[in-house]
Amino acid sequence: MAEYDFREAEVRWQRRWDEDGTYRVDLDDPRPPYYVLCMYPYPSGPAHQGHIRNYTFGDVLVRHRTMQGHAVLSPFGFDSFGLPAENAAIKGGDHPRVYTEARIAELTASVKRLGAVYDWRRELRSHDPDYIRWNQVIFLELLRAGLAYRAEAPVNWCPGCHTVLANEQVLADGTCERSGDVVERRNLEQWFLRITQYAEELLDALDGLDWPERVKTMQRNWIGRSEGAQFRMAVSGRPGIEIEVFTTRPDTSFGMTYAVLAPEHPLVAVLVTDGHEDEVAELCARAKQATDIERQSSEGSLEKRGAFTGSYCVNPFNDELVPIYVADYVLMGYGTGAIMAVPAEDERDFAFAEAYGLPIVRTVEPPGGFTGAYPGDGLKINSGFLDGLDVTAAKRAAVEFLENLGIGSRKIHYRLRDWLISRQRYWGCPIPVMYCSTHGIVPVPAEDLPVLLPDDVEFRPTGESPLRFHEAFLRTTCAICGGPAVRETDTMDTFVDSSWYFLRFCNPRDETGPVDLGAARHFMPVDQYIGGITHAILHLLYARFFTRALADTGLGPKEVREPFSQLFCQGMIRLGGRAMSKSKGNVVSPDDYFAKVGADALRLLHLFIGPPVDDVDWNEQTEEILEGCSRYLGRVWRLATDPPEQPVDPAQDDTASESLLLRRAVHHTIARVTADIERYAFNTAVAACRELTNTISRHARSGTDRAVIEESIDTLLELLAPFAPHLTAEAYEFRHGDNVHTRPWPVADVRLLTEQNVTMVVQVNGKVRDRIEVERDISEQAAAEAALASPKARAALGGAAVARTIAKPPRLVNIIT
RNA sequence: GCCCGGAUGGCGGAAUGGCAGACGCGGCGGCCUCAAAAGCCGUUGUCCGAGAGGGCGUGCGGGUUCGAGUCCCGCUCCGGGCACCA
Repeated sequence: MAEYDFREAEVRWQRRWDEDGTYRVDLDDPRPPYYVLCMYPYPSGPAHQGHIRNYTFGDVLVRHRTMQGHAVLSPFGFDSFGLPAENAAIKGGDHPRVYTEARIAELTASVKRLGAVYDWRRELRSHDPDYIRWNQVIFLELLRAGLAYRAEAPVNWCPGCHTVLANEQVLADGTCERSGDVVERRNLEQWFLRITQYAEELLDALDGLDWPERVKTMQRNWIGRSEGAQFRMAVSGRPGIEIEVFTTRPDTSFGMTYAVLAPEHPLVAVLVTDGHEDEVAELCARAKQATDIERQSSEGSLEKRGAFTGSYCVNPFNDELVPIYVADYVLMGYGTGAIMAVPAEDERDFAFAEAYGLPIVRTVEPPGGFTGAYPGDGLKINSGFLDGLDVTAAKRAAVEFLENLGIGSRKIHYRLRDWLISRQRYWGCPIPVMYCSTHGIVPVPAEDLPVLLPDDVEFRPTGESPLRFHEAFLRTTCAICGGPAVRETDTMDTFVDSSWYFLRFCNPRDETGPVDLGAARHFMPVDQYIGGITHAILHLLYARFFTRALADTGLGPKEVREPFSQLFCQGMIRLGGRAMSKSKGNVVSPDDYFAKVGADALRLLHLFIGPPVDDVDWNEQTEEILEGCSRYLGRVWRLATDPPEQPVDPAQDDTASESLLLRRAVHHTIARVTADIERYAFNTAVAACRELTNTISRHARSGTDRAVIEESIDTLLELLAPFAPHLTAEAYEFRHGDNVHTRPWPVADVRLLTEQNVTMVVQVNGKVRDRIEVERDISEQAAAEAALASPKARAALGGAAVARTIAKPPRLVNIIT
């Protein structure tokens, strides 16, 4: 047989997989459905190694599950709205659509060269008019359901670019990634989605997900549930005016020595008294203009900035007056924007109290020698009716007290904020509303959808959205009164697009709604979702929210509330110690490797180089390992198509026992590879295949029964098929004229997994001294006797008396002196 | 600061509390060849030893156990996430 020509064979097999329908599935497929999905990519050009790694893992699962008899849904699409395309246009390049579609073509080509199989009939792109239409239908439904709303919010504004930036575009030093200008906070009218309505459910449901613990922890922190009490306090001498505070430590209320309002709190202006205006105004002004970065910097947490309003409120627990301060360490966006300050039990309050000379009253006695805030448990002191209770009991009693007074209650707050989806950008899905001077916000009627982006636009070097200057787009008529109206020029955050595409994939050409309920019921949830850890919070949280919002509005199946049953996050590729990414310009293009060693070798590299969850450092050794993978595939090819000459006259006795040994090795390998794929240990699965290859080669050179060798080679090709799909397909076809990818996945014969004789380790005082062959079902006593009979063990004992033996047959016996 | 991960040969990495280093990369030796490439075979933790063999070895210090890379306690270093959220 000729040498394997991967250049020719890979192209041929890829065309065949595209045409033969093996990886197309439909609703009437009798096989059980299984949904494998890799996070759909932003099309940035030809695939980089991170994509290759992601799609290789996904493809292994698709092919493996297909061989196991599932109807595997494996769709592919593009997250094709986004900033780089628009930035390219601003720099004088092509129109974002032209640019994006060129990048999609490039990425599609590399994905196909990898030999990853998809049901391409289902391809979708978020910039397609069809997807835009359903995106807009969803938005309007969320608006109708009260889950979308418009409100004023502080945003990141870049004065150089004349636009709002996404958080990701603001660098760590608070400057714009593109212009380098210092980003400002501005209050603008923005669209929000009410994700906070689902905070509790999003948090609670995490427990039942088969996701990496790390990701679940990050989501829990992000949602940030905190349980406490909320209550109102009267302001001294100001009847009718109260401040409301939230605390997680109502048990410490007797230690309240002051109260604090956030600078943005509406009562600040009301409560400030003569002589305090200037100081308070200055503080508020400074807080307002400070960037988030400045306000939250670690240095800022040490020097707390505040001012006294001149007013006092009444602590309802002991009727004492406490001064009301304004301080920038209290945030308007959390809780009530006002706190009771207990310096003795809160570090931040402690720092502020020290800086401003405020009293500190402990309500829990800290351990001896302890100075500073003590947030730990202990019995209450200085706390009136709470004295002597522990923290938990005191919390309960304090809430009860507030409830009896009718001024407060138990309350749960979440750190999670509503999702701001407005982007002052062109290349995104238009928000389908208009503004009428008489009717205000008017949704675009369903029959007028989609609202598409006009193509004839001018990209300004300032970065201002071209939609704001496009008269034909801007001017419209009110859907209610027919009077003049202007369209919303903001577009949606691209995370909106990616929050439901996995539902659309179930039937992407459905004309009746965004999600085909029947198809979604059939395929959802995604059984196996694969992507980078970078999306641990945003995308994965938004998708969970959307799935619920669609279920509740009837746009999605109501029983599908979680989108992804199992999540796998693969490690990053690093080059020179940094994440490999196109924006950092440190990429190693897979295209060169496709040409040099072929797709199968590159796939094998990613599978074999280490645990899939771990990061990979791309260096000289990586290339050498790739060479090794390429060599290995050559060995498999030769073994399968041109096996070595055997000795002419093998001894019959040997042949029988050698055959059994080989068959045992084959079935052990089947068991290992199957289990390893299921636990994402692709590196050890490949290692097991390589071990088997070595074993078969050894047998092939000796006199082992030819039929057993051939059978072993077939199984090896089947086990390798998900990893190296082209070469195994070619070899299998050569051998049998059959398609390895439609073969059933091999099943290990348990009778061959349990061996009659095993090697038992003999230890003396925990050190291995001998290895002896024993029967698998040897008794404890017989094992111990065999161990004591070992000459090597006896030598190690050197005549010392045996105190006892620990026998764990048939693996090990430990002799203790 | 808080919360997670991690640390094993020269390197990437294997090891349900039971043979540490599977499988590779690199190195070394050999076969093939006029020669080279490719390919094939062998060897490769470390120290002592001619050898047989033995000592030591999973970041550091303790502990549990007949037995610890694995479990527990206390550190060191590295990586990541969160970071005034009351």
